[in-house]
Amino acid sequence: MKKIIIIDGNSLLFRAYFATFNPNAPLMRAKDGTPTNAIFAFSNMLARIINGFKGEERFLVVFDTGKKTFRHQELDSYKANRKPVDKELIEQMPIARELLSALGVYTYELEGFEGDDIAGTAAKLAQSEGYEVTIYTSDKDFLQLIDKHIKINLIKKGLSDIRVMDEDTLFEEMGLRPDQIPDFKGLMGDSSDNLKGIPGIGIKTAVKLLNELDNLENIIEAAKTRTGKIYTSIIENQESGKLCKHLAQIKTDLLLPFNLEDTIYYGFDFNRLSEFCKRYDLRTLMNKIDQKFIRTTSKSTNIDYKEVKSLPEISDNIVGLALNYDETNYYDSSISGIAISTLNNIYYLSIEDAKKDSRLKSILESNEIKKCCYDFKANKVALSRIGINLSGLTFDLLIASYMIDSSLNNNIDAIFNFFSTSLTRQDDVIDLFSDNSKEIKRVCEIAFYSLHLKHDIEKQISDLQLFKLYNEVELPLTNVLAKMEIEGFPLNAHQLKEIGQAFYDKQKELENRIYEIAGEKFNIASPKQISELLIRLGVFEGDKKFSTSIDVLKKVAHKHEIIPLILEYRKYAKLTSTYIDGLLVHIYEDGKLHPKFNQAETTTGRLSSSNPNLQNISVRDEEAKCIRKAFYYNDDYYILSFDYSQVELRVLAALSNCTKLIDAFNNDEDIHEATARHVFHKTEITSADRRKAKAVNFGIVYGISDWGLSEQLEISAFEAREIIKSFYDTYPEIKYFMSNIITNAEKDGYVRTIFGRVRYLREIHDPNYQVREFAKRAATNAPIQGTAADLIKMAMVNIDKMLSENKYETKLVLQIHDELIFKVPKNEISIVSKKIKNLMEQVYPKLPVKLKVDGSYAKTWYDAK
DNA sequence: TGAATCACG
DNA sequence: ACGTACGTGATTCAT
Repeated sequence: MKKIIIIDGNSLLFRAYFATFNPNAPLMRAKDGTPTNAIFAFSNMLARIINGFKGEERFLVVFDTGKKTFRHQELDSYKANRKPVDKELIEQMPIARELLSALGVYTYELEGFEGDDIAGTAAKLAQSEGYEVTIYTSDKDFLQLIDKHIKINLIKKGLSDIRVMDEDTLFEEMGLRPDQIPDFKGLMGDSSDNLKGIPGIGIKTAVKLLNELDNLENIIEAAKTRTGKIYTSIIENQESGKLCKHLAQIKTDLLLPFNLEDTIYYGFDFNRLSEFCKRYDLRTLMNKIDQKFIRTTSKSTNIDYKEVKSLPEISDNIVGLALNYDETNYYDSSISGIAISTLNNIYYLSIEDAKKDSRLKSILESNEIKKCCYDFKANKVALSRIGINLSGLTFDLLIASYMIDSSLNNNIDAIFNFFSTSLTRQDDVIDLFSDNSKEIKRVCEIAFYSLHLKHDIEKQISDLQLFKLYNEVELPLTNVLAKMEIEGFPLNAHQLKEIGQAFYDKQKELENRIYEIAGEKFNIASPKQISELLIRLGVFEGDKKFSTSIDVLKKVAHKHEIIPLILEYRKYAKLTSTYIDGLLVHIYEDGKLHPKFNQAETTTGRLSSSNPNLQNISVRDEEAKCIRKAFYYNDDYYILSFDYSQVELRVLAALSNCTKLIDAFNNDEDIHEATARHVFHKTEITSADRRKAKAVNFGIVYGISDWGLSEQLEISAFEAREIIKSFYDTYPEIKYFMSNIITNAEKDGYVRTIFGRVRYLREIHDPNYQVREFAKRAATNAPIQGTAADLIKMAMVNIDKMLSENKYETKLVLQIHDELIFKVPKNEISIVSKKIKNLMEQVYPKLPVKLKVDGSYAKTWYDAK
């Protein structure tokens, strides 16, 4: 069945405005100050609707013109008591029309009438032509339009909260037919439209009368023969009632100057929407709307590339580069072709031809011919598998976009979109039955635009004062990480299986004991079934689902002997699945893992690791830590591990310029003990005091709450509150820093690390309290975590440089946030250790607090700690 | 595909 | 009165 969607534009804009309006916070605005909150929420809604389109739906948005309508002519006081609309909302009305135009959505408004009348006319017309009609509005008057093939999607406060109303649901809810809605309003009046209706009649009476007598006219007629206060009022106010009914009636007989066929949605113009988003600083819309609705692509329509057997001579000293390969698993994916773009030409070589082309190889390996790409690291790692050492990075689109906004989706299509450039879509590429010309075109586009976007994007990075961090830390780091990924980290499969066997045995034994105690077999890995079991055993009371997470179970562990067994079972299940089986599948023929280090993933600037994640190998639990015994080199090498001691707390001390904390660090004091002394006003510190102080020190970095601390330490919220108060009294600069950073985040919408790295916190103005509070904690944490990440990244770049300049065989192999792991030939261990430690500690001597590095080396990772 | 859980800093 | 510590990735269950 043909479909048409009709949107009541004014009504949704109102909702959008108030859904994102918070009287205690500044309104969301574009850079030039134009308010954009309603547009933001409105566009999200539209994107959701459009993303649901299957074929060529008819799509119409109607508006009021804002001028007087026929209803004003019939009643002077119509809507006269409405309080004036906020000027910030009025300002956004024309922008909403711009948005719809950029989205390619058909809109209509007509002087003298309201949007309702256009919608009503279009809906009835569409139904008569055999359409299924859906109207989005938050105005209940629209309910009168409900019909066999017309339903109303009533938008509630939340905007995403939609109630679908049809004949049945309307009757269930109000006890009325759609056509009785105007009669109902005639009786009730409508204070928002300044219609008084018939005084003395409320919802119940109105419905009762209509159920009995069907319509207003019958009711008036009947009132003449009846007695009672209500009927007297009906007679006295019958003209008012009739007028109200008439005004509430939505017109369905306007003459519309368009056909329904004119409203077919054909998608949006990429350039126009992209420019719109830029102009109003709406960063996320391009990512939210499904790219399949792009009508015309922008810059990538006329890419002219040549498929060649060998590369012609190239005089350029800068090129764009892209590989045809599987981006998600580039370490072992095979490359099917290579695209090289100069300023004026794009060449594509199949991999067979590329491998034979010595000119290509020398270009790729040259440090003088600069490379622009999307994800240089992936390119370098993939090319290393065919014996090419990619060098000469000068521009990386992935890293650049991460610098500009670390919260962006880091997938290639989203990033190209963000920079107003659209690629031939991946979906089109995966088609077994078509030739691979689209695939080749896409790769050529990536090469071409990587080169051509460089100038503009570097300018954006400079404008954000991020060029130094980008160019001197992130770009060189890309090269370092590529080398780490290529090098890998050894894991002895045999050894690991042996360690794992013990875990399997224990897991099995626990499983049996649990079944025995429970008296039945069930899935211990299912939280739902565990929750049900514990209810059955009387541990939990009630019938809802309970969390069975470790903290919850620990608290109730004494209530039943099965609980400790479940916890123990979980430990071994985790070890076997994630750390034995999970790691084994990642071991390559060289006996190594080749984890991916994601450089454009976290919002704070940290790295992450995946396939496998080597940043979360067990260490806290002694038994689980034994897994680390399986990580080792042959007898010629040591594993060397260095970690920054208390970096985040040191960074906090530096950021806040907290003298007491800085002094404690610079005097090499035990920092938790020092905090305990100050906070608890004692000279003799017990281990319990130190433990509490340690939890506070950690908690502060995360944006502590009394509740959180009390949970962590299992103390009362009151005691936690006292401790926090005392902490802030001890270190007043930290308190000042925290409130200051939040104020900045509220003012600017972002926070920065010492080195300028930006983290946006748009949620800091969110109307939802929880979301807002979360943003505040993130705002205080991001500069701390981010600065620590900046520091270790700088150290990594410096260390890599030192190692290669001295031609040491030592290699950096892992980074675990505040820790670096190296493969070190035995003969280099003493000199290299000294140099690395020094480079780490001296990475940024300007910092007012000194950095301390601990570490050790051994044969296995287990012992190097 | 998302929620729950748990490993790390 | 409200819900509640920051940043990740992998596995499993359940929809």
